[in-house]
Amino acid sequence: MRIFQRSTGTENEGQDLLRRKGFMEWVTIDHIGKHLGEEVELRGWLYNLRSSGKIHFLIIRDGTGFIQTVALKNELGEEVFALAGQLTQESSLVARGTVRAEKRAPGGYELTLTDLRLVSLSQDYPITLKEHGVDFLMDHRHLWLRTPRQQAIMRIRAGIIRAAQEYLDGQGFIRVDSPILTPSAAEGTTTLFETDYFEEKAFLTQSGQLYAEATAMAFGRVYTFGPTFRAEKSKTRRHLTEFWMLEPEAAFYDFEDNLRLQEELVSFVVANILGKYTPELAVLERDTGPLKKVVPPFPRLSYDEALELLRRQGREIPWGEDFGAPDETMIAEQFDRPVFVHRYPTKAKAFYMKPDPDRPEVVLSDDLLAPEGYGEIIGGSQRIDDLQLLETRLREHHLPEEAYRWYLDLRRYGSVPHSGFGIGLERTVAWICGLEHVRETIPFPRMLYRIYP
RNA sequence: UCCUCGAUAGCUCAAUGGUAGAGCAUCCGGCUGUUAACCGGAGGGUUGCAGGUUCGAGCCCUGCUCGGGGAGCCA
Repeated sequence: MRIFQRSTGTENEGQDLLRRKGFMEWVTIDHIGKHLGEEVELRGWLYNLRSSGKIHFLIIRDGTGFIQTVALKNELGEEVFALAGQLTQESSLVARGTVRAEKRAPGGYELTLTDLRLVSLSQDYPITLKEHGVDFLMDHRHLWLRTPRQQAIMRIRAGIIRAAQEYLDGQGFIRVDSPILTPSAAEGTTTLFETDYFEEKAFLTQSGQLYAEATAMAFGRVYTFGPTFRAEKSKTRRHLTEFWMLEPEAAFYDFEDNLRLQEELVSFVVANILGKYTPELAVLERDTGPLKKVVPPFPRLSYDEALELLRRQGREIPWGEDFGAPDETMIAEQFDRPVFVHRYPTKAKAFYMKPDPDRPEVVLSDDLLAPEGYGEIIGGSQRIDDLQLLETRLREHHLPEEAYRWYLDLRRYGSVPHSGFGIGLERTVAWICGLEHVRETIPFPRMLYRIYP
């Protein structure tokens, strides 16, 4: 039998080649500190211009940061100095200048301009430095992304994705993605976006989980990461119709293993962001105090205990009913870190969740509720590994067995106990960044009645 | 789908049922250390749409359209 063997390649060969050939001869603002006293070239856009007549201050951004530059007539000459004074917001430009440390400049560094070239003049840029309303900003999302606040959020979003993958990869997980076009509903409960697939019906996935279960049986520990779609008419600060979900799935992980993986993943990500994104968190004016408390173990509350907690707060919920958003907020408020609510009533949950062997009326499921009112960021469970029980559940949920034939195969050919969960990226970003609304956590949000730009 | 709030200049907002204004942006002028710079001047309006009440409607009433955030559902 032949099995494959991995070999390690050389890193960054391509990048070194590019540098040797003389590419990247300009400098990016994030590395400006390495060039103190040198004359460098920047390529970017004008963020703002302030002038006192004989001296102009040009704030330039290049995507990696913002820096103040100074235009003086005796350095630039009459013509270029005049050009500097006529630049408009978001005009693209190439600037040369000498890097100085400067306490009076935002950012600590400043460039004394020695040359300036206009690439393209921007006219009547709509987003000013003053306040704007939500509707206006959403209609100009393609430009809104240029502002410091949105850049901070997108950087942290990228950091969260990277940290999460770094953690999972370190635990022996491999990214194996699930399809986005699917033939049937994963859970058959929520509304799906329907599309025409060569005269057949197809749906945009609402979860990659079922496929992740298949790949977990192939690779052991996997995660799928991609967009998911819900055609729900939800209009709240926590909902998007298109959002990204990271879904780890692991063979031989039981319920306890699953909870541990969740709290360690979340803690790793938060610590990573706190360590690497201090400037971005500062731009967002995020109070990092609550984030510093996010370390394992997270408090765990059974559904029954949560029900009792709510009852003491004056909320009477009959056993078997799921919690609403205000209930979750009430529960999360009692703790200073994310809290697990586990073992929900079987009837309220998805068909594939494994019943607790000691109490079949509840399933081995969990929700992770983020603190500070951010609500549910994770839903997970141990999955049913018994073929007969899974078949029964499909029937109880009126799901077509034919569509799930491949899924049942996973229990037919070497079934093992396995668990997994889905973590909603945008809600996680909103929580870590301390945002009011998930619409700012994704470059181009898709929401109820909003698909432009 | 339901509940609730809103729509006035390019933007953010004012305007007791009685001549629609301000700040920013734009254009012109001034200023060598500005920090959403500042100072002076100019242009800029079918008050979301349709009807109604009234001597008179941005304002009151009805319907519609669009949007905000909340419920349900979920990450």
